[in-house]
Amino acid sequence: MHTHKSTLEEVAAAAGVSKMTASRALRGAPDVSIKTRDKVLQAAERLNYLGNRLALSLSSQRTDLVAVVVPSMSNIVFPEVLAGISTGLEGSGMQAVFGISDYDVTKERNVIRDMLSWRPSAIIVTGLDQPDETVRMLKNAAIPVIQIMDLDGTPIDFNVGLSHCKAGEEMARALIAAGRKRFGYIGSALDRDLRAGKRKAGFERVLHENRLAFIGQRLGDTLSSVSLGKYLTHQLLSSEPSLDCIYYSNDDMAAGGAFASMEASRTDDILMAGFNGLELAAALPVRIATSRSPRHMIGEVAARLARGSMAPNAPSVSKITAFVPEITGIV
Amino acid sequence: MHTHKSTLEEVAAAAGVSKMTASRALRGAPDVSIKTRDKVLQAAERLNYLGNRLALSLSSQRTDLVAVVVPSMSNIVFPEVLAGISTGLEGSGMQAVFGISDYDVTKERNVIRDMLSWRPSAIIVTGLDQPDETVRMLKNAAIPVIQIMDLDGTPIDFNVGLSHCKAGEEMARALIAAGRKRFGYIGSALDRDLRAGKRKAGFERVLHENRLAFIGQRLGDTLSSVSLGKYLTHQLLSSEPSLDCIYYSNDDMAAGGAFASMEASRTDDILMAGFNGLELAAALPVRIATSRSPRHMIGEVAARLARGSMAPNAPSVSKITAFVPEITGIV
DNA sequence: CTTGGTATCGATACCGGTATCGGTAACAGA
DNA sequence: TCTGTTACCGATACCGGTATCGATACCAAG
Repeated sequence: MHTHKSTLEEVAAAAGVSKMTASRALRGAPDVSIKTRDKVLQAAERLNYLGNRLALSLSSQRTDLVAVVVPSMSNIVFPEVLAGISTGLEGSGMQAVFGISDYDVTKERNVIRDMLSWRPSAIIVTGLDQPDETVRMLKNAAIPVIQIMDLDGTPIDFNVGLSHCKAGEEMARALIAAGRKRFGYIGSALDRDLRAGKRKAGFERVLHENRLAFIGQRLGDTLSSVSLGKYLTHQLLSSEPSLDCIYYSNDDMAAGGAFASMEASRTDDILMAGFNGLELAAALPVRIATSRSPRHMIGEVAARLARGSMAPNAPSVSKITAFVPEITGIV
Repeated sequence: MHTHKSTLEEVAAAAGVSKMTASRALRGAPDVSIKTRDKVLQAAERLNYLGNRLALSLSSQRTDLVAVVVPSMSNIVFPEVLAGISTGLEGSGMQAVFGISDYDVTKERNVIRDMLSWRPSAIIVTGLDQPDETVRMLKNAAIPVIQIMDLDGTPIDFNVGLSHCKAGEEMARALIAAGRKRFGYIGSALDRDLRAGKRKAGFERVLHENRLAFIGQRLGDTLSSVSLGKYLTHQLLSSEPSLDCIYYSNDDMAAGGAFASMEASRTDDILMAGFNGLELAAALPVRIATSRSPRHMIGEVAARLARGSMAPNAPSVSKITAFVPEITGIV
C-alpha cells in the first residue's frame, strides 16, 4: 500500500554498522560510542524504523504483554477495570491485551487459550469459577494468574477483589438495621453473572437469620439494564405493593427501579438498593443504597501485580488483596 | 512456576516425526496421512502443546491482529464500540488489541507507535484529527487504517462513523422546529473531546441561521459525567431561568440535566438534549432529546473492514461508511 | 523392467530481532 | 617494548514457528 517497513538490518546498513551494534544503539544498551549511537539513531529516523516486537519478544523470550479477560463490555463496570489496568501499567512498558468472554465459559476458555498463545507475561481473568480444564490451562501457562473482582473461592495465584457473598450480607444487615422489613429482589441472568448470584445468596442468608425472606422477586433473562430494572420494578410493585425495600443485582437495575418508584410516587416509602457505586447512583434525584466497588483500584492493583511479577527482586506481595465495599445511600 | 511450555519440536519428537510434519498436522494442512496426523494430535494433547503466535506471526509475516485506539473507557460509548469490534471479528481468527489515549494526542501517538510495532494487520483509530506526524506514521505502516466515529475530515484509508457537525445541526433544526427558542449549552473539556466540539459548532451554526444564539452556557473542565451535568445545569438554570432548552455535550451530561430539572421542578417547560442515545436516556422518568449513535454497529463495520482487508479477493468496499443518527425524544 | 505420477515426509533457509562470546584497537602501567 | 584493561564492535547461534523444495516410497501404466 504505502512504503516499505524497514528492518534493523537496513538501519544498520544505512548507518554503516552491524545489526548487533544498531540493536544496541537503539535500545540504549552500553558498549556503543556516542558517535555510533547518533549515526544509528539518525539512520533509524531517516528510514522511519519501527521496531518489530514479534521478533523482539521471540528472541528475548519475554513479551511484556498482559492478557486480560473480562465477561462483558456492555456496562461501565469492566471498562473501568480496564482503565485501571491501563493506568496501572503505565510507564512499565507492558501492554494490555483484552478479550471478552460474554459470560460464557466455553468462550472464555477459547479466549484464554488464544491469549496464552501470545505468551503473555501475566494474565488477568475475572472471577475464580473457571472450570477445571481452564484452570489447568492457566496453571500450565507458567505465568502469574491474577483473578479479579471476586474473592469467594480458591485462587490460582493472585486474587484481587471483594467478597460478593459478604457484600450481599452487609447490605442486608445495613438495610435491616435501618428498619426495612419487607424485601423484594430484582435481577437478571444470574446463571451467567455468578457474582450477582453470590450477592443475592449472601443477602438472602442474612434475611433468613433475621427470620425474613424475599416477599417477591423478578428475574429478567436479558442483560441487566436501566430499562429492565424499571420494567421489572413496575411489575413487582404492582403485584407486591407492600414492599419497603428492593435489592437489585446491580446499580443499573436499581436506577431503573428508582425511576419506577418515582413514576409510581413511591419514593418516600420504598428504598432501592443496588451494587457498584456507579457515578450515576450519586446523581439520581432519589437516593438509592449501594455498595461501592473499587473497580478502577482493582484494575490498578492487578496491573501492579502483573508488573511486579516481572521485577527480578519481586517483593513478597500478598496473594490476596481484599477490598471491603463501602455502603452508601442508607438514610 | 508450574510446568514447562512445550514446543513444536518436542511434540514432533514425541510423535516420532519431523517438526515440519507436526506443524502441518496441527494446522490441518494437506500432505499428512491420517495416521500421522492422529499421532501428532495425540502427542500435542499429551504435552499440553499450545502454539506460539509470536513465532507463527514472525515466520508467516502476518499477525491477524487488529489494533484499536480509543480515547477513553470512562463512559459506555467506547466500550460498546469495542464490543462491536469484538463481535465483528468473531470467527475470523483475528484478535483485537486495545489502547487508550486519554484524549491526549501525544499519548495517542505513543500508543499507536507501540501498537504498530506489533505489526497488526489493520488499525482502527478514533477520529480523523490526528496530527501530521501521527498520520505519517499510520501511512507508513502500510496497513489499512480505519478511522471511526467521526466523518468530518479527510480519512487516510477507511472511515466509519457519522458527521458530528451535521448531528449538531440536525438536532438544532429539530428543536427549533419543535418550537424551542431560548437555548443554553452545557459541556465539558471540549478542547479534548473534539467531536463534542463539532456538534456544538454545528448546533450553533443553525442557531445563527435562525437569528438565535446560546443565551447562556457552562463548560466543565473535568470528564463528562451525570453529576457534572446536574451541577452545571443547576448553575445555569439559576442564572438563566428563561431557557426553554439546553444542549449538552452528551447523554451523560443531559441525564444530569434532566435530574436537575426535576429537582428544580422545571420538567414541563424545559427540554434537555444530549447525544448518543444511551440506554439510560430512554428509561429516564423525564424525556430527553438525543441523537442515537450506532456505536456497536460502527465497531462491527470497522471490524468487517479489518477482516476484509485480509481477504485475498477483497470486494471493493466503500471507503466511507456514513451513519445518520436518528433523533428521538422530541415531543 | 522401466517410467511417471501421487502421497507423504524431512532438510534447509528464512522471519527480525537479541544473547553470547570473541576480536580489535587504544591506552595505561611496568 | 611488552602486557593487561577497557571500550567498542561484529560473527554466530539461537527464539519457535512456516515456506519451499527435494527426497522417498508406492503403485499404476507402458
